[in-house]
Amino acid sequence: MEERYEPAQVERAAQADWAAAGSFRAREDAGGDKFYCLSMFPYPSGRLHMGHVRNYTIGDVLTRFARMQGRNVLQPMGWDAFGLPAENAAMANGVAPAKWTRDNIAYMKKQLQALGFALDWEREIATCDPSYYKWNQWLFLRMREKGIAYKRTGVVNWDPVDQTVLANEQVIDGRGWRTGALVEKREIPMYYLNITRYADELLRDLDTLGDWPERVRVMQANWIGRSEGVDVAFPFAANTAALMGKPAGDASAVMKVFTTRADTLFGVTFVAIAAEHPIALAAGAKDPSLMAFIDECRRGSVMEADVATMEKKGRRTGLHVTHPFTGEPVEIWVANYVLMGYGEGAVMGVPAHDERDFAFATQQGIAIRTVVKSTTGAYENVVAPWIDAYGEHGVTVNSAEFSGLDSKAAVDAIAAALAAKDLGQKRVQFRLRDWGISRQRYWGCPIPLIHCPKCGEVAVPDSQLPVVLPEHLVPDGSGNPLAKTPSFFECSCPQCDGPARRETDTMDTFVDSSWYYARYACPDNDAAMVDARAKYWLPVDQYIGGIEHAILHLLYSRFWTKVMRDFGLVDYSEPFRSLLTQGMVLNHIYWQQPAEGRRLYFNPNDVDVEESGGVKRYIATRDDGSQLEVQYDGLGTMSKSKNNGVDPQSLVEKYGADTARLFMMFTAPPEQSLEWSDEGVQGSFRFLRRLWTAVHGHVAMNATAGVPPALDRAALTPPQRELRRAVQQTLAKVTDDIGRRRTFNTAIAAVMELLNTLARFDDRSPQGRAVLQEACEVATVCLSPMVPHVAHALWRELGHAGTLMDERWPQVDASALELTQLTLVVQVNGKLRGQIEVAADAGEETIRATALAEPNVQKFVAGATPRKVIIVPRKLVNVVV
RNA sequence: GCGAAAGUGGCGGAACUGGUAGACGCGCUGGAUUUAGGUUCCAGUGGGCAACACCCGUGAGGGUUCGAGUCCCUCCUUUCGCACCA
Repeated sequence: MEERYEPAQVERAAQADWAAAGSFRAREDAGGDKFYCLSMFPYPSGRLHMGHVRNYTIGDVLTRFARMQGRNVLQPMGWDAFGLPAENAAMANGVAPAKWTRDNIAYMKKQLQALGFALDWEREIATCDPSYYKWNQWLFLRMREKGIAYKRTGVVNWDPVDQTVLANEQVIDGRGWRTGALVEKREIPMYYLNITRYADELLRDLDTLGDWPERVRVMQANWIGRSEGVDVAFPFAANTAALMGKPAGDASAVMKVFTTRADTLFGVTFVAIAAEHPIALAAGAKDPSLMAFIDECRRGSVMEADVATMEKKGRRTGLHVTHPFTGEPVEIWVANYVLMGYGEGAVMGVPAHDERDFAFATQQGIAIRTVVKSTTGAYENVVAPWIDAYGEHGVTVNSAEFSGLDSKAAVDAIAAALAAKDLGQKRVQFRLRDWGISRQRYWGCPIPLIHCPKCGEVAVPDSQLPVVLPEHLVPDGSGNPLAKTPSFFECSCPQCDGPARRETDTMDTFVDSSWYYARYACPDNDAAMVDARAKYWLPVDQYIGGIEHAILHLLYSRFWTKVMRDFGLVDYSEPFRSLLTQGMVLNHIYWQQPAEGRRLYFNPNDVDVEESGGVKRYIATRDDGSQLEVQYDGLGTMSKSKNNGVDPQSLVEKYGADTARLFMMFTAPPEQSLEWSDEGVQGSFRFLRRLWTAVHGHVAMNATAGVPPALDRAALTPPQRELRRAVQQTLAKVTDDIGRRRTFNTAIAAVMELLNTLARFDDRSPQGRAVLQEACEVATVCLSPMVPHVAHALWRELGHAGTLMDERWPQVDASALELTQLTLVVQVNGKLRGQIEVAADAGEETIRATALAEPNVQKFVAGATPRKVIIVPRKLVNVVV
């Protein structure tokens, strides 16, 4: 055995052994309990980042652990290969997105293999392969037949200079990222998937996902946002009816709003409509200053965070609707915080009982009318001078015949009265909106439709699928290259054979990632989306990925799965049985603002901290060797834009894959964010070297003293029994930490403790070495899911002919854990005052007497009679005086 | 702005069901080895204090309890998401 730990050599040998044995290949017929462990596939950005290393190490630990527990495992890998970065790279370097993407995949695959992940590469998929995205197109057409996929207009960010649609990411402070032009909102036709049809089920089935983090389920539930409320129709007043060309009193001459607080209907003092609302546009056509305001509202991005934090602005229209009960006129306002895309694009304004309405009314001088009072008297400030809205439930006041009801009863009564007048009814509304999947972009899955001047919109026949994306185009930032490529869009109509135009929009990449998990079961099937093999493997038993995907990706995937089920393709309703959301990998952020242009970010590797007189200065060294002082901006997610990433490649080259994996697993529990630390990496490497040295010492001793005999449990000396106890305790803890708690950091800490104990054990007797042999084996096995290469090598050195990953995970010897003496902690009035030793089977009276006899306890009891003595079995005694 | 989570030594974290706060690692201090630096090994390391006694201590403030890092209320800070980044 080598005396020194040489990771490069150890890892090369282990990987060669695994490759030769085909250890990572998954088979359907292997029998046993299947375990499908899936990590979210990467976007092939060029190189792995630390988030990937963390994600895939977690998956690999769980996979290897499950395999050693006798489960038949599948751990596949693929590529989320369509998307915007490939187009950006193309613009920057003039390389076609296809080539850039495939080169990246080849490089990153090598990196993953070097990290020793037990991935079944025979099932590799890339979403940019026609053999994959064909099935996106196929299922899209099935959805279209059922009306789940449909067409309507949607609002996008529009760059008026480049004449192109911008992603939210490409809008910086309301301006286009390349042109700097003020971004506008624009309505364009798009295809939508009717996810709201599944809203109820998506919400309900969250209850079946017991192995998902509570916070993800809560976030999804809030995102879906089921609310019970009332549709209220406000009839047009004469001026509005005239403007809109509808006879007053006509059923269509109403403004519809949705409210969850119909009990506050008598508090309505205005209604607010979106700038794009038909009434706003009609009024604006006759009022230039109003039109200018509408145009102002149209500027800016469509992002909700922007809209919500924007200063609330509004303009009165001079138009009115009438209150459905009092008949009073209520003025219509155009407001920038009302969005056309939500509900009816109009809301009723109740300043007394809604925070936002209150702010708007106060600012605009609109009347405030209290119609709900607190029942507890907790909030009596419901008359002028107004301080705040009262948004809680209570009892109605000032509400004509509906006064004096509690809020819930008032909602019911008002809804019933509205229904009787045909001016409203109860309705369940979801916050969730339908999923717009059209992208005016090149590097994505083509939407398989054809526009024929005669036949209209026609589906591409199944026999002509896939509609293949041409791979040679290089985008230039102005519009969609597909729309400028006649060889792609010129086609003939499948119905009339006349000249027609192919749809040039592509699909949202969330479509690709919504079902890739299923395709791993049968990546080679050209005749069906999924086949019988899917029945064996699916659904996924364990899914692992970043917390940032807690809502969108996971919700879309759940939806897509339910659609596949309804088409009879799969027989389960939820794609991921258990979910582990890993935290982000963080590093320090340093920046400097040049005289002009954007902030420059500096990699923490190039920044030194100088401290003098308690003041820290941060000095960055540039490529050319020059230095400058930079600003420190705290910790943030590793990202290209903040230039604070650490390349896993350098880490693997310097310390080996095992050290990289160990550091990732040891530094933080998987669900928490993880702070990068160079020193921590060195510590992990140091530990592996100590482990190697310890095993080497033991093996060397055996070489001179002979192979240790079998353990004779009955013949152990007390120190030998102590070490065995520590060994079995460690095994029990690690098994529980990996298998149940998934706290790999504490599992590793337990083995570190064992190694510390081991170092103090110096007993060369045959039984001593037998105990030591077991200790070395348990330490090796316990660490093997985290650091498989070094464990593979040590297992051989410990005298085993077989491959460690084919071994069974050992059972804990419970008899070794038994204790005859216990140490109990004694408190007086809850404060720690001493410790006592008692027999493990001591009765309460003995414990009580021993505790009270403890000198320091007596000092604090000071002759007083204990009022109470609380005994927590095997742990603690608390004397209350 | 809205939804969610997290705040514990100089740092990353541990304390799993309300029961010894700080396991394990990093860093630091001292010692041994080394020509030196590095490495390795040993010891120490929350603050106060002469002290192993004792007092204080888990973002801030309040509460429940024999006992609170853990439960409840208010507040502060940070991170994630907000529908076209993936």
